Amino acid sequence: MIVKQTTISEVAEKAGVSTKTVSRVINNEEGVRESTAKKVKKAIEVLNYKPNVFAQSLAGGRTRIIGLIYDNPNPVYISEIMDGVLNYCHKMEYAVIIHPCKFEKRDLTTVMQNLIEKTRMKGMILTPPLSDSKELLRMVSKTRMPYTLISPGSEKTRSDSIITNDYESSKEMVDHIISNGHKRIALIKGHPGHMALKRRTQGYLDALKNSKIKVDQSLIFQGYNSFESGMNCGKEIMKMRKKPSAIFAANDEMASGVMKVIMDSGYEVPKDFSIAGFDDTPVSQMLSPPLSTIRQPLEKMGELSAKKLIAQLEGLDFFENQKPKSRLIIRDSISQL
Amino acid sequence: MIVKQTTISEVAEKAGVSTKTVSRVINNEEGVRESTAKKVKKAIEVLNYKPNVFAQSLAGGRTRIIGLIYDNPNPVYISEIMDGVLNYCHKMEYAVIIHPCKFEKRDLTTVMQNLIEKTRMKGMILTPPLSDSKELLRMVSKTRMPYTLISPGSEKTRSDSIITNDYESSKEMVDHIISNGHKRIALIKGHPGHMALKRRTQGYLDALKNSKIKVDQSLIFQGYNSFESGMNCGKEIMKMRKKPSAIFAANDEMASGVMKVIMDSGYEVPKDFSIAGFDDTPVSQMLSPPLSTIRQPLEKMGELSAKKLIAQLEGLDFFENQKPKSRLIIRDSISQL
DNA sequence: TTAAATAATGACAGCGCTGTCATATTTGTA
DNA sequence: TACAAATATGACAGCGCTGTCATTATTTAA
Repeated sequence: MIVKQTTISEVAEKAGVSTKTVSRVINNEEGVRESTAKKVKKAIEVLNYKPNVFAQSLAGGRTRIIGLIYDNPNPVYISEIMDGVLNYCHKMEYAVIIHPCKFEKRDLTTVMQNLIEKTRMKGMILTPPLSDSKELLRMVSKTRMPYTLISPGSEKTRSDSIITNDYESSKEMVDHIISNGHKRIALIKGHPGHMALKRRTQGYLDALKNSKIKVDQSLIFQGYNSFESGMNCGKEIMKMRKKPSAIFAANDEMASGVMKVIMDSGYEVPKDFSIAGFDDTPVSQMLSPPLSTIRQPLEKMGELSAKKLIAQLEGLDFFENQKPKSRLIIRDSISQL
Repeated sequence: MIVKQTTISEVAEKAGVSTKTVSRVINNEEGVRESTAKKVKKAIEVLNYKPNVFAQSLAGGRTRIIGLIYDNPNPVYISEIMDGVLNYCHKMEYAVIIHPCKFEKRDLTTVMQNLIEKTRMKGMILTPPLSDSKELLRMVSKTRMPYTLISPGSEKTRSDSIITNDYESSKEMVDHIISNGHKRIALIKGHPGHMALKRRTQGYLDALKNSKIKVDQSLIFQGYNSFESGMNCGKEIMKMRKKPSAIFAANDEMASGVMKVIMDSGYEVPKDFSIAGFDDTPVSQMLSPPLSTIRQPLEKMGELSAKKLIAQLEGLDFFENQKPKSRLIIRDSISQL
């Protein structure tokens, strides 16, 4: 950029006011006469003036920078969240530092601390499973920096968290399976470190309970979120004498895994086994048959997390109590028994 | 952050030198005695001093900020590129402004111009199909801002582009199909606006030519990169009297689409039709059968693009002439005829 | 040993903005 | 109309750093 940028004093001169007044207009401070503001705005417009964020930060101490931190990213998940965050922040003229942690598991808190100090970020959005890292949260709290959590495992700290009704929708999905006549429904649980996925387990459990179906522990399998782990669970299921007629996996990846094993074993979906997943990743509709699953409003959640955070930073109130809703996407992987 | 950050003058005092000398040490300027530098570094260490980037930018005019701009994102593609870019930039202490354009197709250049001016970014990485937008490139050139292009359609401007051998590997893939005895090989072309995918078409064409197989225009279908468009092409293929025995799609999305149609039509893959894709997206291994495809070294490409850009910004030379290589991933979707 | 050349360091202004506080202007009140 | 109160505006320092250029220390050459 060889081009010289217009400065606040040029605007001030053009508008015939002091720089401070221009500053006031830029920052929407009160106490500026309507007519003056108009003059200033005009000058800003004419000169195509853009405040220098570095000078603003230096002088005012306020920096409009927040961090979006994630780990173990499912690219699709992250990119939707990111879209929501970036779009909102862009509108609000906030910069977003995006930081995947996968490179530096070792001493996460130290690295984060450095990141915070270096970038001077003023707030932080944490995605799962980071949103459950006690250690990290403790460190962040210590800096007194505001943060919002996306889908943390516990709902205790409601005020700084964005959650969806994944418990309810899991339950709804299992209800739907049950209403199709299934009684022996297997569950592929998510990674034990991902607290958020535990709610999905709970949804499964409660749906069975409501329908007076006894929970059979031999039908519950521990997955680890990956396609592979889904395959492993699928293989175990194939080995059972008394197999389930339906399988609910805590994410699409794992659902795809068991589905693959089922088909490779010569069975058909949904004829021999019904399957449901969670997340509505692009795979789910590409499979044959396409997978019934649950779609979380990820982009919305990203947006809300940014909104909540920025509201906090600017000392504003943040209402909007309704949680963004997940919804069932029923496709062809569940049969009527 | 209520915590006061240490400033350069505190470091200077502690080290018993002037702030300017500390500044020199921070910026690796020459002309500082070894012993002095050591003292200063020690003080920096002890005080845990982190230079204030805003002050640096304001005073020096240099800002270590680059933009990563993308459009029409395949999340998986972008996230791998991003990993490479972010990781390298983080190491080099550069900040990255990530900007998806999907929200503002309208007047892209105006929006980008504003973005550049507001954020004061000093360089730009453009992913396809943006890397082919003549209009955008013209605007960026006008600002004299350095940029690097990922996978642009034309290889003319080699020096500012990061490309992989996708032409060669497409050819290789088609060769592989041919070597399995296939003669009637269909092609699903990529979106006509994506110049990069044209190289894949060329690879197909040249492979046929090399093997003296006449190009049959009725076997070439126009896809638009999406799963849906793949399905549409698949449907057309299913309607043909004289069907191909193999199908090469310019990306996995479309390959999945035709595969789905094939299977829904009661045929089997690879028994009745062989299929190959491009990109090695996660889907490709989840399908049954898993898809033979081509993997681009996206993360590496991201890294290189950042490296090249930053080298340019710092006035360094950038060698490393070898292009990062794509490679065939042969799975089970191609049969021996 | 001394002067000239070179290398290392420092003083200080100023980058573009905002905070503080003083000053000017307008409004309301008697 | 005069004066206090309220409102609007401005002067100026200083945020933390780097660029410029002057100054001081060290080395080299004679």
